[in-house]
Amino acid sequence: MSERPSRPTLSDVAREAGVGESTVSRVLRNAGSISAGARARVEAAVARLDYVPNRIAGMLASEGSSLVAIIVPSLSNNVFPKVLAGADHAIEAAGFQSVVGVSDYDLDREERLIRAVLSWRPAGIVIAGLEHTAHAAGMLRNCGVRVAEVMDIDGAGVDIVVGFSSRAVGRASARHLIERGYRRIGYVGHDVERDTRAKKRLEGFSLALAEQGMRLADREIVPVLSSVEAGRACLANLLTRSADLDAVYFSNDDMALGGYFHCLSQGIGVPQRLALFGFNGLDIGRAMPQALSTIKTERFLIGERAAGLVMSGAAPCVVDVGFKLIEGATA
Amino acid sequence: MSERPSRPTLSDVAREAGVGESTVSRVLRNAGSISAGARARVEAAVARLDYVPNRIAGMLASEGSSLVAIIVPSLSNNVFPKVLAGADHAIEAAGFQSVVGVSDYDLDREERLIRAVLSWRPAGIVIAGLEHTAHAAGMLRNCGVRVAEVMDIDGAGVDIVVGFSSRAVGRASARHLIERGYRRIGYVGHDVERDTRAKKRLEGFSLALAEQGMRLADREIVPVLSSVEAGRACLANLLTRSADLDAVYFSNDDMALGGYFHCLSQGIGVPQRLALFGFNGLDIGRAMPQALSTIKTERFLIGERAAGLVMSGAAPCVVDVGFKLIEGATA
DNA sequence: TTGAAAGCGCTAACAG
DNA sequence: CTGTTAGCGCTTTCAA
Repeated sequence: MSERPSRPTLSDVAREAGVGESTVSRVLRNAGSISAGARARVEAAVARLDYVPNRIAGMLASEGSSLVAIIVPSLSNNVFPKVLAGADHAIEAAGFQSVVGVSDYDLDREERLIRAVLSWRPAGIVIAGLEHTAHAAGMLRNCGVRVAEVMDIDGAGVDIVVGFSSRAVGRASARHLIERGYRRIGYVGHDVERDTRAKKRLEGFSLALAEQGMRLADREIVPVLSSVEAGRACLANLLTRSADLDAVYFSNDDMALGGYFHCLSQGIGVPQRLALFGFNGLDIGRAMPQALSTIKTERFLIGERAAGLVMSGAAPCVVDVGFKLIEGATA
Repeated sequence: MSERPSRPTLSDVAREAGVGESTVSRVLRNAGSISAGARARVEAAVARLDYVPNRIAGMLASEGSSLVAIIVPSLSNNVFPKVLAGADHAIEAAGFQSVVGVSDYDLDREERLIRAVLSWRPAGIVIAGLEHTAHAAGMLRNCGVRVAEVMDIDGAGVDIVVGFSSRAVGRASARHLIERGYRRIGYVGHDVERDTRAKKRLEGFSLALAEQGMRLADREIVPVLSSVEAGRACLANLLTRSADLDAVYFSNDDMALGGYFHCLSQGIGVPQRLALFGFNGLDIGRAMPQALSTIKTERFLIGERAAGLVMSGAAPCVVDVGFKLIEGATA
C-alpha cells in the first residue's frame, strides 16, 4: 500500500512561501493587491513545488464555473467539428474549458447529455438545433445556465440562437435552379427524421418550387447518415426510376459529391445532362474538376459567436449569420 | 439585487425527504444498501425539487475525477473528429465526461492545454502523438494522471500508447507501388514540420524505396494543413516540374483526392499514366469513380481503446492496432 | 497589504 | 440500514 503522493495544495504553497493561504490565492488569481515581495515568494514556491491549482475546488468555492458545454449531434462529417472548433476557440481564449457531448442525432440521448453536463454547473451550454425533447427544453429553460442553440433559427429558441434559416437556404437553392432553367428536379437526401435541419431545407425548397407552380419530380431518401457513398447510391437509384431529371438537389455536399462521382463514372454530363446542387460549402467542393454549386455557411464563426455570447452574458437574441450561394459549375 | 435562486442541494433533498444527507447520497450513487421506503422518499424528493447533483462538489469530496481530457491537434479533417468520437463514446459509456482541447498542431499551445486540463484533475488524458515539448512530457509523466498517447507508436510513450506505426505505413505504401511496377515515384505532402506522423510516413516510404535502390523522383510539399485544394495544386506543380512520374504518394487521402481531381480535369489517365496512393482510408475514397488506393486505419477504435485503457487503469502498454492496405483502382 | 476562518456541496468513515 | 461529522482545496468576507 503505497501512499499516493497527492499533488501539492494551495496551503502547501502558502507554507512554503511563508504567507497566508489567501495571499497565495490572490497572486494566483491576480486579484487584490499584493506586495512585490509576497508575490515573488509565492511564485517561487509555486515553481518549486510544481503546483497546479485545483479548479474543482476553485469552482466549488467561488460558485463560478469556467466550463462550457458543447452538445452536437455528430462528428462524422466536417460540419459539427467545425462548429466545435469555433466554439472551443472562443472558450479557450476566455480561459474556459470545453466539455463535449455527442448525441448521435438521438434526442433522448441529448436529454441525458444535458442532464449530465448540467451536473458540472457549466457557465453555458452551446447546443445544436432548436428541437429537443420536452423535458430537455424545460431543463435548458430553467437550469439557470445560459444556452446558445446553434445552426438553426427556424423556430423558437430557449435563450440565445445563432445560425441561419434552413428554410431560406432551401428556398434560395430552388430559386437558383429555377432561374437556371431546370424544370424536372429531383431530391436526394439522408435521414430526414433525425436531421431536422435537412428536413427544413427540403421544406423551403419544395415551397419555392410550389410558388412557381412546380414540384419535386422525384425523391430518393435513405434512412442513414449522410455520406458520399450514400449520395452516390441514391442518385443511381433515383435515375433508374426517373431518367429524365435535369437537376438534383442534395441534402448536403457529401451527398452531392457522391452524386457527382456517380455522374463521372456513368458519363453523365454535368450540368448539361444533369445539374447538381448541394449544401454546406465544404472546401472540397471548390477543388472538384467542376466546382460544386452549393450554399456555404460559416460554421466556425457560428460556434465562435455562440460561445462568446453565452460566456459574455449577452441578452437573449437571435443572430442570423446568413449564408452565401456559391455559383459553381454543376448547376 | 435579486437573490439568485440557487439550485437545490443535497441537504435540501435530505430535508424534503426526511432522511440524512448520506442516505440521499447513497441512493443517488446506488451505493450501500437502502430500504425501499427511504429510496422512494428520496427519489420523490429529487423529482419534486428537480434536483441535479453537483459533481463539482462530488469530485472534490471523493478525490475521484470523472472527467477525461482529450487533446487533439486539429478538427479540420475527418481524422481527429473520429478519434474524438471514439474516445467520447467510451467516456460517456463509463459515465465520465470529455473535456477537449485543440492544439492547432502547436506544441506550445499543447503544453498550455495540458496544464489547463490538469487543473481539472481528470481521471485520464488522451492525447494525440508522441512528440511534446520537454516540459509537457514532464508534466504528463509526473502529473499522477493516466495518459494515453494515440495515433502513433513510433517512439517512446509516457504511459499507454495506442495506434499504429506510421513508418510501417509508409513502408507498406512504397512496397505496394514498387510491386505494382511503378518506378518514377513522386511525393505530394503538407506541412511536415508540424504533422510529425506525416513525416514518419514519408520516412518509412523513402526507406523502403532505398531498400530497392530507388529514391523519390521528386517531391512537392506545402507548409499548410492538408486539404483537397492543396493536393490538387501541389500535384499540378509537381507535374509541371516532373512530367514523367508514373506514381505519386500523397501525405493523406485529402491530398490524394485533390490530386485525383487534377488528373480528372487534365485528362490524365489514372492509374495508367499516373498512379495515386493516399493515406487514412476515408470513406470517400470508396465512393470515387475509381476507388482510391490507400491505407486504412481505425481511428474511432483507437480513440475508444485509448479512453477505455486510461479509465480502467490498465498497465502501461503499447497497443498496435495496425492498418490495412486497400487495393483501390488508382494504384 | 495580509491572515484567519467560514463555508461551497458532497463523500466517506464511523457510530448507532 | 441510517445519521453525524469531518474534511476535499479553494475563495471570500472580515478584521487586523
